Amino acid sequence: MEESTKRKYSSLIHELIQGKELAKQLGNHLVSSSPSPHETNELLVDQILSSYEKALTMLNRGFTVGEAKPTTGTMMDSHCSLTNGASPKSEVADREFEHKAVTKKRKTMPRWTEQVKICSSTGLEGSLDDGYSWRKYGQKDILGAKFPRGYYRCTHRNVQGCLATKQVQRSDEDPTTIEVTYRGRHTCTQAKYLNKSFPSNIKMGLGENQFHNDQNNQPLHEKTQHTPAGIFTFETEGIVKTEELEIKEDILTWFSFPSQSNGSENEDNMLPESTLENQFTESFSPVFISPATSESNPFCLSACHLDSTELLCQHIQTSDNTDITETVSAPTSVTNSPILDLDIWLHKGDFDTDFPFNTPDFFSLFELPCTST
DNA sequence: CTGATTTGACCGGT
DNA sequence: ACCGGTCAAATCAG
Repeated sequence: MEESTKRKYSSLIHELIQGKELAKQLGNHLVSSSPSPHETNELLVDQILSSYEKALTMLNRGFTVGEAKPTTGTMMDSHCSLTNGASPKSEVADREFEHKAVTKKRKTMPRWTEQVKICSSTGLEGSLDDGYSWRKYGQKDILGAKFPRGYYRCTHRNVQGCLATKQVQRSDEDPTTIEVTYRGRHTCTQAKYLNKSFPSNIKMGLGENQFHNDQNNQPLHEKTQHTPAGIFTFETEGIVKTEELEIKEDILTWFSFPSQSNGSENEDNMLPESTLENQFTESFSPVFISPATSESNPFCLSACHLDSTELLCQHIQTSDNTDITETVSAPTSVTNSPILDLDIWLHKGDFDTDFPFNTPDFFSLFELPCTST
């Protein structure tokens, strides 16, 4: 008990240090004679915001955030098995162990379902694009279900070890409704976001209690689907969760954390990146950030909480991970106004030129209420 | 040629 | 034994 509190505390410290380091880094970029690309700076900003947000979140919630008991543990386990491979008895044994760890990990992964209504009756569930690229790895007829269930996993699974998966099944009652069950969160970097959904100037909406969606595979409500190779295009009539969201912490995986690489870190902070990340990603309630019109007006974003009831039909299946429920239902200040117009962010200061780090404005961003529009 | 999909086999949990 | 989930060889598509 004492120990875990200590760990959480050091996580908090770590976040703050990280934020500081990142801010420093950004500062260097800004004054540097060799100008770094805008995107880099923006990503840094996002990371900074993310760090502080996490820290605040932890404070606000009395450290409950990083507590995803089973998930954190299993994540670490699996990563140990993957990276350290402690004692290489035999490759087979290793693989077995790894497999078990992964299986265990999957079991404890957060899981939630969404019901997506599609306009086009020709829409094949598999191509439902939620902003991530998925690869189908199986299909199964499910007992009592009219339609087979499709199994998808993150395309970058092999390369980046992203274990996010989803199951897609057409509803029995209403064939135009597709039930998508997500499992696990993306730990990968989806280039798509770099190129498309992360137009410059996009800023994350951070409510005071908002947990951004760390690489959550919250589906994006998209006008056009751009699934692999653009198999086809159709409109989603209404996603349950109408908001398109964005995965802020994808950004976090794009860069290594400076503070992690410097040897002076507290041991508790010397977590592998993914572990550190998962500490949050596994337990955070996702936030949906949505470009209102992803392409035409990338600056008009909105964010909302997954937790709230406003997200029609959206429900979380916690399965065996009760933390999710807890986390999801916890946020208070935002529940009444899940939509956060990120235009606010843009008006708060010109991120491109003069980011107001030392102005009250900057810090007030953390307290941004979710102003419904 | 490379990467995605299909589909029967396999595996683990109940 | 059954069922849901995953694997992997064969096949397809760009």
